[in-house]
Amino acid sequence: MDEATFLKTYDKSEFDAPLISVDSTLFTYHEDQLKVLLVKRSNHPDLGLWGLPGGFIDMKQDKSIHDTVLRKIEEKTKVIPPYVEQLQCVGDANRDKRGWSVTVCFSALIAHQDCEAGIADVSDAAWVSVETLKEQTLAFDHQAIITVALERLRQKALYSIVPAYALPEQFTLPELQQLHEVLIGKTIQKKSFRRRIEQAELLEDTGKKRHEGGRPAALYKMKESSGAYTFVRNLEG
Amino acid sequence: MDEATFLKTYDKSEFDAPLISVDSTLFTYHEDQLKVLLVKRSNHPDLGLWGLPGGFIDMKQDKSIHDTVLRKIEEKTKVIPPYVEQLQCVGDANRDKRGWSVTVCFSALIAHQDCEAGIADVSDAAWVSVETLKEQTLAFDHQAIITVALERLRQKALYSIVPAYALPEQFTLPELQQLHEVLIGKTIQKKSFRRRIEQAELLEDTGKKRHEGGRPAALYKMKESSGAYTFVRNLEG
DNA sequence: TTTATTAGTGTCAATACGACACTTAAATCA
DNA sequence: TGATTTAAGTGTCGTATTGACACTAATAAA
Repeated sequence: MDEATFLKTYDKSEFDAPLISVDSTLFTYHEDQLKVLLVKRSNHPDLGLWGLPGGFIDMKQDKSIHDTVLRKIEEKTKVIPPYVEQLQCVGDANRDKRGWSVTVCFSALIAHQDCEAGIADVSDAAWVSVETLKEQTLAFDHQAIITVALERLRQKALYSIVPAYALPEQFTLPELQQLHEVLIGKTIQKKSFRRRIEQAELLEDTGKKRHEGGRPAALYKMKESSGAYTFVRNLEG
Repeated sequence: MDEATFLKTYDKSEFDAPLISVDSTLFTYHEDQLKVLLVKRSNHPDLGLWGLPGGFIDMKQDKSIHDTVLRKIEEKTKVIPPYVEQLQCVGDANRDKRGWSVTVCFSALIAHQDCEAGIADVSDAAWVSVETLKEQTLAFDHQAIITVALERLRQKALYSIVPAYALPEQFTLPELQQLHEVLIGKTIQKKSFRRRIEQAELLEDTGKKRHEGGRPAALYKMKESSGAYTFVRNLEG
């Protein structure tokens, strides 16, 4: 049999396949806290529990998994985050009560102000501080997925400025440093932090200043592809 | 309807789902070359082309995706590699002619001698040098997957000694350095390479020596969890 | 015994971070 | 107006780690 004939007669519904979904850990930084977007499940199983935004691949709408993720995030927030990264894939016989299930997990970052409007009015979506979250019971294995996402983001805070995508487009260096400090869980030397960012030329000075308390802080924005930059040396973990 | 009733009446075969498979890029180091295990496809589509070892999840045999990967690798090599890491998940409507398809990709390392017996006699599996491989046409998007796996391994060569899992259990430091140099694509300062490994206490001296040419080289083996160690500073990329 | 070959070390310069005191620019208040 | 407070941003030295490269060490072969 040649390939064309094979494909014509191939019926994949003959094969029993696992459920396959995507789940996104969407982070933001607001009020000095790292927060994750949770949604309340409106269907069985785990109905009523809070969990990560996600869902099944729609083979008609989605040309790729990436499409699925963006679609699912947009459904909840009305916007597309500036940073989306594939995290890991989890799949086994027991993680979902419906049966063998695989989920492709993503980590994403967005400025709080950029999606505030999208979720403010809905009672089934909420930003939850990662501290609060620890004591909550979440749907499926979403607690474990968030732990992995958080650990990955923590690592990135040590050797990149990827966390900046959780801030508004324009931000100050003290803001970015605070975010990194929250992630790393300890203070960073101001000088070290600024020095490396300056040397790598990762940020662009907008010329604007933010006045708040003492001396005004310069407002910066990310340069193109600064998110991909990695320092050769880590900050102290 | 409560959850128990929901689950009882839930029939997942009602939902059309993508094909889902796993694929592994199994690396080894042999004759001063980095090589990848390829297998010749014995089924449509892409019958006769070389591709990565992998296949569909068997929900009866496999309790998790990890089980699937190990099972598929063992089928081809008769052994389980000492290092297996999940790489990324690729899924879209066009990568497989049979339809919407998702594959979970893994990267694995093994000593050439440890699986030589398993694949020597079969004509449908072969170690191919990554250099040779560049000009080959592989099944599906396997060429692209290998590129990603290789890039990831290159990065690891800069900040870890993970590549050591592509060597026999006992190896010399010059051997490991050569492997890293092949990966990074440039020479490494002998002193720098040795110093950092010694300082981090990643290797155990077996007391044995390997004689070959000049002065005998000390034989080392990995310590428990040395694979998880990351240096705070990268070697020059 | 000399030479070639490969393993392994000593040492200094360069680089980047940590620590911390210092200066600068604004707001507030006397 | 000038002193005080607050937060931003800089100067500088010490320390740790890599790069460079010459040196010593151990073995085989001539």
